[in-house]
Amino acid sequence: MSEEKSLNFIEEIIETDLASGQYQSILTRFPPEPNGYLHIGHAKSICLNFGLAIKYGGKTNLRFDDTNPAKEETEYVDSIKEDVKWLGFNWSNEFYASDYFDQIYSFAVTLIKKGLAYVDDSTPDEIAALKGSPTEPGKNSPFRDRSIEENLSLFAAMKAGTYQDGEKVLRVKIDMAANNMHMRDPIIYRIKHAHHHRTGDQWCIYPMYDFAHGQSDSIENITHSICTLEFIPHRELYDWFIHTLEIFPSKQYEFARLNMTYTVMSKRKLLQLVTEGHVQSWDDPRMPTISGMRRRGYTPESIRNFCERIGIAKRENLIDVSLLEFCVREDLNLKATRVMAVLEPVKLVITNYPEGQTEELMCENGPDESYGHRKVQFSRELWIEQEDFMEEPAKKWFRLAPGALVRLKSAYIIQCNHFLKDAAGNISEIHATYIPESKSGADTSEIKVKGTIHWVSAQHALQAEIRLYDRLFNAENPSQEEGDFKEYINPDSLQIIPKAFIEPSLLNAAIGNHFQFIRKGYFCLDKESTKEKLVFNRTVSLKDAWAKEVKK
RNA sequence: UGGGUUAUAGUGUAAUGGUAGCACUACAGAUUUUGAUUCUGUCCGUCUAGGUUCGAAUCCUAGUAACCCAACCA
Repeated sequence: MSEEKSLNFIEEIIETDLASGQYQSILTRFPPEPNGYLHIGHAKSICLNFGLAIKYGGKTNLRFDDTNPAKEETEYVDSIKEDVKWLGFNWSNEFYASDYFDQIYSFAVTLIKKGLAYVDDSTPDEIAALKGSPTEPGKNSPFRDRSIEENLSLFAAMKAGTYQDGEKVLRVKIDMAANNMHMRDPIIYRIKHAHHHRTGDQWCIYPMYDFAHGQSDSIENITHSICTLEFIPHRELYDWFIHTLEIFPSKQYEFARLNMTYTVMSKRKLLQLVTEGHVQSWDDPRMPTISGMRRRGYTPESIRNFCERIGIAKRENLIDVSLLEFCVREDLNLKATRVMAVLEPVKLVITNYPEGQTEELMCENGPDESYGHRKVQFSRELWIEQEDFMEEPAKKWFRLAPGALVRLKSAYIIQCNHFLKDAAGNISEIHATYIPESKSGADTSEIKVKGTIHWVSAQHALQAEIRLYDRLFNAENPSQEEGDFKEYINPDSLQIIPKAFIEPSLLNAAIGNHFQFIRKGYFCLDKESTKEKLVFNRTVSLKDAWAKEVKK
């Protein structure tokens, strides 16, 4: 009866640790640096860390890795917290690496006292020169053998603000010939006279990542410290510090970060897109940021589901964005209220429907009765999509054409018998007759039609701006193409329809509501929308079998 | 070319010496008052070469490819 769900490699480790009694319960952490906005790659890490804790009855801390005051800001802290919450996760504790600055400082003093750390006066160039290369061993710094007393007083002076930025660093004494470059006397403290978003001007020396991250994990008793593959070379140092300082033995495990087709995922590149104006902002709906996806209309559930489906492993991957789109359609199909909107309108006149007459029709809000109904006004003049009419119908065309019959969704079957063209030769008006006995829900006409199209009553319709989004890049993996990734930006990633016609019920739309504009896709209200000027974003289109047919 | 990590359908991910499975994609069909949804089916895979074994994606040997590592970034 037991349902065998295979475990990823981290779950296996955890189950082993739990089974052996190594740990009673697990404690994970999500440790962003507050220097930018979270993106879908972070969502993978968030879902992993929080998901593991939930699955195994443990807890997860949110810890900001704020050891570089030059880059970090409270604005980012706030957005990160908002995004994690929105994704649906609750952290047990909100911590900051800066909470531990005193303790980390004393760890450094401990290392000095053990003769394992020294103050180095070398310039960055000198340090780099003595570092060697992956194929050549490094050489010891001339300052490597300073006495413990001298190091202690020098380090205290560094802390006291005696020196300028870059004048001195504290390094740990390991092995300048190590194969692992990170073990060649890594720098653990640098001087930075910068204002920190939390500690203000209290400190002018700050620990490096390697001397803050593992220490913070250990202080918090994190059992499983999960990070991405590029930190593998840091693990040896991570373990060295824990061992040498004799502190709680947190363990680091690494998984492959998420890459997705037709986008970029590095903070640096995303920042460039914003600052150089290729997108409007960090929360531009085309961005792979959590805030961008939220604004676009993605749901937390769909993102969590996506993260579940992509799996956790150690090999490089490039996930097809169509999987993300599948996840959001799957969720929105259940949640979105069905409404009608005409994006590229052409007038349809029902010549045998009395002028001035209107009637209220009942339309379903969703795929079954449980979604309820709403009233929609029908009248003689309607808007329909230009693309739903073909003067000379193609093969397998089910929609409107001269002489053809289609159903107007939730209304009547009509037959086209005439159309007008403007001076430019475009279809300007379509005339049809309706079949009164074919009324939706009370159809006694016994006519079967293959096509159903959506519509909006012209006299009742509201206008709205509709924004359609396409992939941001034309290359599957822009970062890996030749030249600058920005050369591959899709110039048509945003299409604005300034005046679409939408049904009046949409006046009550609120941020966070999800709609399916029948046959056109899933949409949501944009944050820039007002009652005077409604703005909708297309989250994702519907699958379109006809479009594929046309391509053939 | 020093060290590290990884190789399973188009894309991801399982199978822990015993029938290579699942999801997405693509394709075909059924249903449909959304050419949506739903349902059915099809195509397609163990990096290479040797070896061990009754039996290898899995173990061994030798290759090959991709990614990561020389920031006072994280």
